[in-house]
Amino acid sequence: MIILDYKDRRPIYEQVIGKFQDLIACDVLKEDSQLPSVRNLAMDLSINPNTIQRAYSELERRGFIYSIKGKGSFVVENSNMKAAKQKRIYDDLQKLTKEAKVMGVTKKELLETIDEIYDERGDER
Amino acid sequence: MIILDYKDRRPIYEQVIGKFQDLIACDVLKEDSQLPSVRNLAMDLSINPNTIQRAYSELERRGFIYSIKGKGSFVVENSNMKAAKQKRIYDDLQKLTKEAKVMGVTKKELLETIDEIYDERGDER
Amino acid sequence: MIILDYKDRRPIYEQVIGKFQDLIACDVLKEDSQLPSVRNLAMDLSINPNTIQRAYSELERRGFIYSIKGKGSFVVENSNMKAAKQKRIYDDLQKLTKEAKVMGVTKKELLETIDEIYDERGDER
Amino acid sequence: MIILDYKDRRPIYEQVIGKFQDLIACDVLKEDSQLPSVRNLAMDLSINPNTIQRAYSELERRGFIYSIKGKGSFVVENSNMKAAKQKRIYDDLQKLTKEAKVMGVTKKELLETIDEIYDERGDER
DNA sequence: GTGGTCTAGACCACG
DNA sequence: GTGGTCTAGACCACC
Repeated sequence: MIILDYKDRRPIYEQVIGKFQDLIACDVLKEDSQLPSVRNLAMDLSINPNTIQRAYSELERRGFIYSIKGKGSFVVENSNMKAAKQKRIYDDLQKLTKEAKVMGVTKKELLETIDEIYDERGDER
Repeated sequence: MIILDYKDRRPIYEQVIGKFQDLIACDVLKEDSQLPSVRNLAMDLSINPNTIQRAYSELERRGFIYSIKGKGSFVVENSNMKAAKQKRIYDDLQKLTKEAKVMGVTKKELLETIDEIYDERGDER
Repeated sequence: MIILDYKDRRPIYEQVIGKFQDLIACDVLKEDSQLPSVRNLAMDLSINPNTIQRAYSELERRGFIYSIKGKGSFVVENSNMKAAKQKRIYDDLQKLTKEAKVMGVTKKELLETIDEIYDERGDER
Repeated sequence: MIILDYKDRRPIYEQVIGKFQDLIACDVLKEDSQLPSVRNLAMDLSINPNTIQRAYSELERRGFIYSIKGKGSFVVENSNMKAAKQKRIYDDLQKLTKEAKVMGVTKKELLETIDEIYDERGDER
């Protein structure tokens, strides 16, 4: 599913990230479908699990996949599993807000950004 | 300069990130001043260099520091920092809000989360 | 005389090499004129002397400058530039041929490789 | 395992290269056996790791050893050694010939240089 | 079994 | 000497 190019000057984990982003973008990996486990993929590619882990972490940070400890990693979907995703959103927002506060971003500015998104096309939920 | 709390449930690298964010925010670490090298700090704290490396990478991603290979890691200039950091926060929040909207999280729920943080200890900025 | 761009993704020593090649090509640095000393230029640019040294070594290897121990580095005369580069090629080839001989590579095999290059597109010089 | 001679006029890294070439040639270092790590050997010899690094790089370039990031450096198998070295010679010669052609060196001149070496002491292989 | 964190230590690019 | 990437193998929390 994934082919590494050792002549490529990019680090391996970046190559892995790129490949998965493409596979997800091209809908080869459908939403909610499970990615190979960290250890399995590492074995298949004959590389270290840590390298895959790093790639998956970054893919999660970039919002392409989500990981559930003890279960696996999955492509982010638009429809179901609201609870899990909403929890992640809540956690991220909490973290982000703390940073914003420290950085002197006013609450008002945050609210404006949120309004921008929620009020697009006039539909306020 | 930094004290780790092994009873803390947060991973070590997050503690390191937090401490440095505070030191920079409180201006104890002035702009452009050099952070301890990855290896030195790891030795001081008796932890693995990789853990420090991970913390520094995240600090760089969050716009607090910048690293030059072969030279060291440095605090971002205050003048640039605020703008750089606020831009990232804005981008992240925008992305997060879009996801939230798609996921059916109400604007009200987001605002509650933000309020929680900003109203801690009664100081609203 | 030289300005570094830290936002440039190329390593510093490559930037230095490039700048000097340009200065020499544009005749801003006349033939036989002396380049700044390794230490001086390093101080001026606030970078490590090793970096300048590396750049100068490469410029010498490429036949643009020549260095005299204890005296300095100088621009190769335009008229000699060709000769200097050819001398380097001659020296390298001599060294390589000796290795080849030791390794049991036949003269015939070497000639075949050379023929390959020289006979490309049928133009034999 | 290796003893440096500071009275020797050759640079240290060349001495290191020479020693290892001998050890490998004499089969003291068996095929696929691991060389000491760059840092360890540097510590043992009380020299800078970069010097060892340089020696190892050159040994790899010459086809005596191979290095795997994060794992170590290893002696090339005897059966592969000859092929590896000949490949390097071929690659180097190809690169050199291209340069020569561009610089206006005639094929005849190259051949003369090769003849010089191969016809030394009347033994032509 | 899965992901997440951490240690120990390696080579590599750069200064 | 400094940051960056990677390997190997460990322990933990979760399911």
